[in-house]
Amino acid sequence: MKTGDRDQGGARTLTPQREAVFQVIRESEDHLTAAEIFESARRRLPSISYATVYNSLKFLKDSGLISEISFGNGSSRYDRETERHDHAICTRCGRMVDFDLTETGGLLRAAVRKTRFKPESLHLTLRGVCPDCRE
Amino acid sequence: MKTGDRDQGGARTLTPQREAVFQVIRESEDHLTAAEIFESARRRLPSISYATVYNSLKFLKDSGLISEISFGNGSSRYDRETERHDHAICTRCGRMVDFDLTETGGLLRAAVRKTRFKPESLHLTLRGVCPDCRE
DNA sequence: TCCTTAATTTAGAATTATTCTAATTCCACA
DNA sequence: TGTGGAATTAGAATAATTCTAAATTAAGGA
Repeated sequence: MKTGDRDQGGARTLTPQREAVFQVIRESEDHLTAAEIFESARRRLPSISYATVYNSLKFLKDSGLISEISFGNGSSRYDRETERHDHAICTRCGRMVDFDLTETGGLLRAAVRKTRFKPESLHLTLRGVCPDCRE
Repeated sequence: MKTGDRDQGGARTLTPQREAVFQVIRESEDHLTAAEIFESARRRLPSISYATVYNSLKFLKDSGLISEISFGNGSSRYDRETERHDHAICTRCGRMVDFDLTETGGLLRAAVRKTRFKPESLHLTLRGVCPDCRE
């Protein structure tokens, strides 16, 4: 690239592989694991490799198009929702549901007061039993 | 075991190995990983194996003597604090600090209202830069 | 005391999730 | 046309954790 920072053909391109990964995440209600994404992406693009899925996930995350969430139990999951939000996790079936607690300003201030951290994000996790699992 | 449920010699014993693991966690300010715990426990009990550390951690967790915390980035950590509390994670150095937001009753109710989950726990995570890392 | 039994520990193999490596392909542009 | 950087690929490597099978331990009963 000579002078400007137009970036076609060079870095930052949304290649077919990256787009396939993006579509998979975008079209799913759930929070998929890398393995699930690989499976679905492969249906669109049979030659896609595992490494490319991971590369694409990193690319999409850095571009702010998706977000990554992970709690201890196992593997990271990927979320089409990139705005601040919270998660509820069912301790029976493992399902993860998005929700949003809007009145978090005061919470954040309280957390900062106690920790003296320069805040970047605040995130709530509710663990419990989802409506489906209590029959 | 004939009739009663006295359980010496059978299940649930605090063996020397389990006790060593417990002491390591109890005496640390930080939230240690399994690898760190293995290293320290080995100093007390040179013959202890990795699997026993994991078994002991599970035993101690089930007994409510320690708690496990884990966020995406890498391995689980173990905490001597078992009461409800929250965590702040430094995005520069990775340090994890405990704090406690006391006014969580209303929060929990709001989260339950939105998700319809039968709640078991609510946990906050603050990400940001710790006091040490901003010089 | 000796035997039986169940719990526990051990070492190492297996598994799972993720990252790394090196070779290959792709494509804009000189 | 050919050069170079970016991206993709397959498979190896790594890291964390779990599993397996054999050995050890300790209590309680014959």
